[in-house]
Amino acid sequence: MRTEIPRLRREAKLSQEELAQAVGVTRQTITSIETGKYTASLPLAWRIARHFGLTIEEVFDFSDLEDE
Amino acid sequence: MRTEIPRLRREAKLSQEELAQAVGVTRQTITSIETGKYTASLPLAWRIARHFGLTIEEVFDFSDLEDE
DNA sequence: AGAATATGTCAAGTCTGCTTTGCATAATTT
DNA sequence: AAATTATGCAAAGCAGACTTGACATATTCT
Repeated sequence: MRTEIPRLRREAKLSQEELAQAVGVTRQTITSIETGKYTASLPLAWRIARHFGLTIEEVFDFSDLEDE
Repeated sequence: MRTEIPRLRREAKLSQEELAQAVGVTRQTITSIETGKYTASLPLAWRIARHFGLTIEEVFDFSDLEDE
């Protein structure tokens, strides 16, 4: 799933490590989410969005689920 | 995690079975989420919110994650 | 009351989110 | 150029999301 996390991190000048600590996960978890290896859980998605002062929908791209 | 799903379902006169089919999971999954047995995944949370025309934040209650 | 529909629950299994450790390469700093 | 910091990737393991199947009780319909 595509996300705005890399852009938001760059704009805030945060490393993966710093964001990871801020939201309570490991750096590898952030890497995996950014590279699309897997999708964040709901609580983690919320913590990340909140860390940037945004809603989940503003950070994560759900367009690949649009139909079905 | 608390959710507005039971209320939304009642207002829309939908059974757990009907909502489950609409969002592509089993009835037990809806039951488990409503009774707090576990938390929905991010994609499922989005499909449920979308089914009611709402945002994820309007359907799921994140107040138990407020700090940390 | 009896039948049908709706909800809760339990067990076992699969799959995915996340961790830990560790290594390789890229980018930045000194 | 050398050292430090940042990112990507891989394997093994644990926990949680979700499935299937089956049963029990509750609620609604006739």
